[in-house]
Amino acid sequence: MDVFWSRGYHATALPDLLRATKLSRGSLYAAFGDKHSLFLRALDRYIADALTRMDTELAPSREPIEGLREYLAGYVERNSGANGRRGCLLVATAMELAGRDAEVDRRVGGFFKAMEARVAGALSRANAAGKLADGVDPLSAARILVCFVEGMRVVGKTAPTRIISQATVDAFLDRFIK
Amino acid sequence: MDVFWSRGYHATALPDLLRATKLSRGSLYAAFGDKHSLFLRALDRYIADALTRMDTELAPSREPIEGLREYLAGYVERNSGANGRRGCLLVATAMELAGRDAEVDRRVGGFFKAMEARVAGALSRANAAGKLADGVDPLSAARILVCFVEGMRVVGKTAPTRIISQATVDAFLDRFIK
DNA sequence: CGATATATAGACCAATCGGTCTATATATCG
DNA sequence: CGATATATAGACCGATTGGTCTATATATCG
Repeated sequence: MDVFWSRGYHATALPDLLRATKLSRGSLYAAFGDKHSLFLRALDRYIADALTRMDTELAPSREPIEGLREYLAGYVERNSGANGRRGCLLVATAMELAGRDAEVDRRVGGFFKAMEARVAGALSRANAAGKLADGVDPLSAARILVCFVEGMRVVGKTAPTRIISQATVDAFLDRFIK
Repeated sequence: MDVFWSRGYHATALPDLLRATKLSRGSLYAAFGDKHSLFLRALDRYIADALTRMDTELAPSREPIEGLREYLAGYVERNSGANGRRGCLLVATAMELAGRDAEVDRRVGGFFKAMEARVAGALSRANAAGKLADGVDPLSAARILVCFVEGMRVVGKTAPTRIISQATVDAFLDRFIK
């Protein structure tokens, strides 16, 4: 997963994968079939990791605004310094392969939907608790937030400073909560 | 430019470029040097187009909120249907090459800075006219907006429906203006 | 121990990559 | 017209791509 994450699909060559997996050529093909299948596996793991992380951060048992704060703090962390420059496998994959690879389309589209649903859930709970600013619709706010954080991953590729990122997500959240 | 836009840098092969430019191999290399130089040219043109468009949409002579509305409407348009699936050369380039290509780094970083400055200018003028919601800081709002629109370009690769995009940018703007 | 199954290294393959070069055609112009 | 400059098509180059295959080494196990 790491090597696809760092380099992208096309730019990752077989030797890179052999080095990363410490497998021989034959073993790798016996285990995973081909490069494309291996990539889909890596993507699936990346997605699963992201969703389970969200599930704990935005768990219904928690105070929703606090959960959102932590969720956004995670993005700040992943967006700073070397982490930021490394980028996001999902965003990179969306830009590189979406629209040309049906398997990728399904996974990327599904992830964004799942993410939006989780954020919308947290926002709805915040709304029920009267914590949202007046006139905020949880669902459209969730769509906005998804775009915002994925955009951070793009901009963070070239301007990864933690202080500004943190201030930006704080300012963002302030627009939506009481 | 179009072929890099549609396929990305690595995925664009020489034959693609020959077909797109209607040049022979020799002529292309005589005119542009190599693939990398040609790509940088295409990227420069893409950036220049985007900035001049912003300069007219967000011109100081115009009513700033109206300008921002038109600016965001442009993203809705570019994000819908086939346009959306095609994506954004800048975002794709940022994810594919930033951090591995110094020339690209400069251009992408410079573009985001330039974009942020233009949006911040429009927001400042709106603020001076008393049109911004209470507590909105033009600069950090500009940073948020840049992330938001670039994130739209990412999410739009898989979910390009115009109605939702328009509703989302409307809801977004509503959070920042009076 | 010897027999068998498994994993290894790496030779090998056709296809394609970016890039160069030459021989031919096509303009241009005195 | 003939001479010259330019652009063309496409052969060609070494390197690298994803993928296969075989010969060898290493376990496993009766």
